[in-house]
Amino acid sequence: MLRGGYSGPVRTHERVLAYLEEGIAAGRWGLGERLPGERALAEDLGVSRPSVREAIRVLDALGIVRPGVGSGPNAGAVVIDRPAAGLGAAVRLHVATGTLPVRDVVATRVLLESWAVAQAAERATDLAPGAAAHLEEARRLLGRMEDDDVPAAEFLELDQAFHLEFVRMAGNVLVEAVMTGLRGAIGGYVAVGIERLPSWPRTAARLRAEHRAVLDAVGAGDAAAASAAVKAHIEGFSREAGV
Amino acid sequence: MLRGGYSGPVRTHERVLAYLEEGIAAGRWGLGERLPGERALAEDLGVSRPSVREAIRVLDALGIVRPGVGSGPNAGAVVIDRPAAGLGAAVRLHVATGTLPVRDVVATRVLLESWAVAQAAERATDLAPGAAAHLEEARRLLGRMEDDDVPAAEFLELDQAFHLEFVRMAGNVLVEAVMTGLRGAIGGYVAVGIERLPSWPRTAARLRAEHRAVLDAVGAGDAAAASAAVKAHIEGFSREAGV
DNA sequence: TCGCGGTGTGTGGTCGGACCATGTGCAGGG
DNA sequence: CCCTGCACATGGTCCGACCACACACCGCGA
Repeated sequence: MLRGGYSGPVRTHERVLAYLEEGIAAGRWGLGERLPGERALAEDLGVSRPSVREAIRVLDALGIVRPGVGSGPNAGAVVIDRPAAGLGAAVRLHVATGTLPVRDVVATRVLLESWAVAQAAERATDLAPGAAAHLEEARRLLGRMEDDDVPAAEFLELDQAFHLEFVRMAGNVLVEAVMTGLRGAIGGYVAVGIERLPSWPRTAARLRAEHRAVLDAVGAGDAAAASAAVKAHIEGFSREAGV
Repeated sequence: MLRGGYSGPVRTHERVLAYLEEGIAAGRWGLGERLPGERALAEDLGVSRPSVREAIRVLDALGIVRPGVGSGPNAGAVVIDRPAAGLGAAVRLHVATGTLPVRDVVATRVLLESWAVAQAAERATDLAPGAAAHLEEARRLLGRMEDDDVPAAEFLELDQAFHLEFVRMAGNVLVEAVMTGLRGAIGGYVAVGIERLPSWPRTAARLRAEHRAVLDAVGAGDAAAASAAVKAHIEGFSREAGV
C-alpha cells in the first residue's frame, strides 16, 4: 500500500507494514494499545526482526506508533496519533531538497489559516461547544505576549500557540495537523528571519496589534475580517522577515 | 529534528537521519544524486549498518530517496522527490487509526481544491505560462470521460487526473502534493462509495456535467464560479457516495 | 503484617557478520 | 569491432548476540 502504483517484488518490511496497517485499520490495535513485540511479529510473519524493525521505524516516523523500552504499560510499540510529526518531517525534508519553495509553504499556511479563522468566527457566533474555551485561551496567550520582556524565542512559541488555538477551534483535525507540521517545518526559517529584522520590539508591537485584530474579529464573528486580518498578518511578517 | 520537542538520549538512526537531512539541506546530495552506500555511511558515522538502514528507510517512506540495488547510476539511495508519497501514507494511516475522520479529509480537499481552481482561473486570465497547456490537458481528459463505455475504475483515474490538472495549474507544489496524498488516502473509500451508488451511469453523467462547468469557469477566468462549482462537485459526490 | 530492596523478565536499541539477488562495467575472446 | 562472461558494488535479508531500561515479583527484615 505504501508504494504508489508500482508493483514489483514487495520488500519484506513492506509486507510487515501492510500487515500492521491492515490491523490498525481493522481496529485490532487501537489507540493507546500495544503492538506485539518485535520478536513475536517477526515469528508470526515469518520474517526477521530487522525487517519488522524497519516497518515499525516507518510508523514511528509517521507519528503512528511510539516505541518504548523496558516493560509495563509504557513499553512496546504503542499506537499513538501525532499527525503533525510525520507531516512536519515530510514537509521539512522536501523543503530541504529544494523542490518545495518556502513561498509555497507560506502561501499554503495563509490559505489554511484564513479558512480556519473564518470557521472559528462562525463557531464563535454559533456558540459551538468549546469555542469559548479556545477564545479564552487565545486571550490568555495574547496577554502573555504583551509583556515587553518576553524574549523573541518565547514570543514565537506563544505566537504559534495563539495561531493554533484558532485552527483547533475550526475543528478540522487534518487542517490542524498540516498547520502544525508546516509551522514546525518552517520554524527554522522564521527564527533566522527574526534575526534579520531591523527592530524586533517594533515588529513585536505590530504583531501584537495584528493578533488583537484577529482575536477581535473572531470574537465578533466577523469571518471575512478575521480572514483578511490573518492573511495580512502572515504575509506581512514573512515579507518583513524575508523568508 | 524528527522528535518534536522532546530531547533525550538520541537514538542512533536519528543521528544518521539528522546527518542526512543536514547534507541534503546543504546541497551536498542534490536531486537525482546518490547518497553514499549504506556500508560507507555506517563507517563514516561510526554506527552499524542496520541503524543506517533504518534512517534511509524513513527517508524512503517520506519520498525523499529511492533505494536501488545493483550498480551503476540507478543503484544506491538516490535523492528523489515524491512529496505525495509521504503525505499520502501519513494521511491514510492516520485515517486508519480513527482519529482523522474522512469528513475532515473531504473538507480539506474542498478547501484546497476550491482555492486551486480560483488560482487557476486567474492564471487563465493572465495567460500565465503553461496555463493553456493545463487547460488543454483538462479538456482532453474530459473528452475521454465522455465515453459511456469507460469503466468506473478508469473513470475515477481520469477524474483524479482532471482535478489534479487544475491544482498543478495553481502552481503551488505543496498544495499539489497534499492534494495528491489526500486523493490517494481516500481512494479506497471512494471506490467503495461507487459501489453503493443507485446508478453509476446517472452519476457519471452528472459528474461529467459538473466537470464541464468547472472547466468552463476556469477557462473564462471566473474564479468565484470555479470555486463554487468544484465545491458543489466534491461535496455532492461525497454525500452521494456516503463517505 | 508491612515495607523495602534485590532480582527476574520482557522490551526496544545496537551491533557484527554473513549470504543472496541484481545490475553495471570491464576485460577478454571471437 | 562486437559480444560474452566474470568481477564488483549495492541494497535486501537474515541470524545471533549483547546492552539498557523499566516494571513486576518475591523474599528478607523490621
